Amino acid sequence: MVDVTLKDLARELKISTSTVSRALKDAHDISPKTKQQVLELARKWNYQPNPHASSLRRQKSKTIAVIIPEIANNFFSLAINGIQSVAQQKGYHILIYLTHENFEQEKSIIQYLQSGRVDGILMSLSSETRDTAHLSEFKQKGLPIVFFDRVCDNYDTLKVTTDDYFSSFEATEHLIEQGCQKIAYLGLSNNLSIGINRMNGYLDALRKNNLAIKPARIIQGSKDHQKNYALIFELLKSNHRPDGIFAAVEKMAITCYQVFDELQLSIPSEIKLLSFSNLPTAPFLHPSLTTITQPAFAIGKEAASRLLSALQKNNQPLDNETIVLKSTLIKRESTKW
Amino acid sequence: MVDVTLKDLARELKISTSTVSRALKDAHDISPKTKQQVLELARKWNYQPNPHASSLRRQKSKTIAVIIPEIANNFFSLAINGIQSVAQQKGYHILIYLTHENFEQEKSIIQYLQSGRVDGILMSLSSETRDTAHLSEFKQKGLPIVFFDRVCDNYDTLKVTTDDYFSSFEATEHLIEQGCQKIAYLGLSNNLSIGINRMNGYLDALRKNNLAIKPARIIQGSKDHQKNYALIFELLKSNHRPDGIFAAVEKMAITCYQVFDELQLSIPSEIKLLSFSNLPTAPFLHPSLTTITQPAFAIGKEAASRLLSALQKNNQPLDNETIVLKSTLIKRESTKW
DNA sequence: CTGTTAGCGCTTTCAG
DNA sequence: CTGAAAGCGCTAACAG
Repeated sequence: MVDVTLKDLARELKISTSTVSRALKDAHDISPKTKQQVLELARKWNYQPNPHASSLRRQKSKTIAVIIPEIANNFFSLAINGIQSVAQQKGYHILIYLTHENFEQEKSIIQYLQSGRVDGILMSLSSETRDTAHLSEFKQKGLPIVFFDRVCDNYDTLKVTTDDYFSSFEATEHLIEQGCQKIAYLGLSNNLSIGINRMNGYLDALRKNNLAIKPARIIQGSKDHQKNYALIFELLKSNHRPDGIFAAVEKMAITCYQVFDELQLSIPSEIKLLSFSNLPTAPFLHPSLTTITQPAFAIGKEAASRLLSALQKNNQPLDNETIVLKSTLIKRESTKW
Repeated sequence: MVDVTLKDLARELKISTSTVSRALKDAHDISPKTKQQVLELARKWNYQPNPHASSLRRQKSKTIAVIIPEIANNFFSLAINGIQSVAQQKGYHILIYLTHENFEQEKSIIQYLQSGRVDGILMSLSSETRDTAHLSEFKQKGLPIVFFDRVCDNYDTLKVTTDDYFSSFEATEHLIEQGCQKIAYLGLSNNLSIGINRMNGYLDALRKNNLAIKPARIIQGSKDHQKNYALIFELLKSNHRPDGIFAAVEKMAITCYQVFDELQLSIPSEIKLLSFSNLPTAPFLHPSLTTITQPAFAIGKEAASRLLSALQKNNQPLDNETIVLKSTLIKRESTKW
């Protein structure tokens, strides 16, 4: 059986294709009888409208692009989950693009998307992105875009983030309360506001508690895992060895675990590690590990539902507003196991 | 600036649209001069061909669908990563669909995809899928499909899996070598061959070592987390309490951790847990935890590259063949931390 | 080497 | 309530 088209249905029912088309979308000006006939035959023949034809004609595709730095990361996969839940409900399709934290890739994906393939974009910036000129083209085309998590400050549109500054501050204070005096910071190289906010939360917590800020204890990682590993390794062997570590990025925390493993350090007795993490096991796998968990699913959901609502309201422009969702600090002070 | 079309370019250069079209695809029968002019203007005006128009005309979309049960799962997100790496290289786009382990959703997604939206499908079955009749329609339409991980046995096409039977056997034997005598099995309700294979590996290892097979120690979970939790909880409180657990599914292992946490059990001293898992922390986060890690990225890559090769060879049919990649058993016998 | 032409399958005026 | 007709933007066969 080959593809069934509107024409086929029309021919069979001896009516015009436009009538069939209208009947299928339940237009009010079609007689119930015709409607019923059309629907019946369509079901019988398993008619599936060709989305490309429809997209071409209507100049909208019921498709959105999700651009993220990576996918093998629980935060992003949970976010996609949230995005998908609303997309599915509203009948939208999701195209996935990965930048691998690479600015050039980000640029070319965005360039490509000018083509009209998608109606809107959900995006989390790559950590290498400094210059956001490539985004400005969007504005001209009027392609709506919503940023989530790693947002773009100087672009007027809707953004969905978490309370990065506050949770980092709280996290660092928690380590201090646990008796840590020499707290290291692990981040990802930071042009992005998200990194700046987290770092500031950390710094301010140290300041407030009159603890010295040692640049040697501040590590800005990159996408180069080997390098990150080496940096952390060095830190732990140096005389700036921390008694607590605040990892502002899950990836860095994982690398950190690996170093601990290599050095056969015991956690948490020797060094307390507190990290942003959305690993399902994070809160309990390693006992006494305190974690900041972001509401990843909710972020995805919020971002998607804002975007799709705007699309459905005839491309209503998005407010230049930042929606801040709260992370939770899951405290584990004692070793249960 | 509004969308630039072929027509715009043609008008500006005073040539026909077909010439422009051919120049852009570097056809051999266009004069270098024209080509160059066209290319230049296209770049200058940032021309992006409309993919819907092209898909409609060519009846192929350079897009594939990836249908998976869930995405917040390291195996699948790593697999997508692999898929994306080859898709990107070959200029294909990826649509993501989630079934949430729900047979009905799986069916309707598949039904929808008959529409010609995609050129091919990569799929991992939902755990609820028993009846595979809904897949048979694909055959008729000739939409190529490659299964990965959770494959469909009675469908003639290419499948990419891991050595589930063998690695489960090996894993169970490893627990036995560690002194476990009463080993429980945690799986997901199993209609799928993948579950059967893993279970058989477990059973055969017990048989080979003359250990009793207790149905009470075999738990088949479902997508209902609460229920799974309760089942595991019951088992640990019952007089069938195991001294070792083989979790054939990461999700069940995670639930298991939660129960341990609730019961304040110490691992591994009280109960040894060995699990299929692709969590980045799995091999070392919980010391002495032995893990089976699947080559998720490679599976995605293999599946995608087979599918895309077939597509590019003018929809060459896929062999009815199963490609088996090896999992690795990461043994951790001693507690380092 | 280039232009003309005829659609791909659908939506949407506009007439009736 | 229904049909005719135009066209979304691109491609490909054919003619020159």
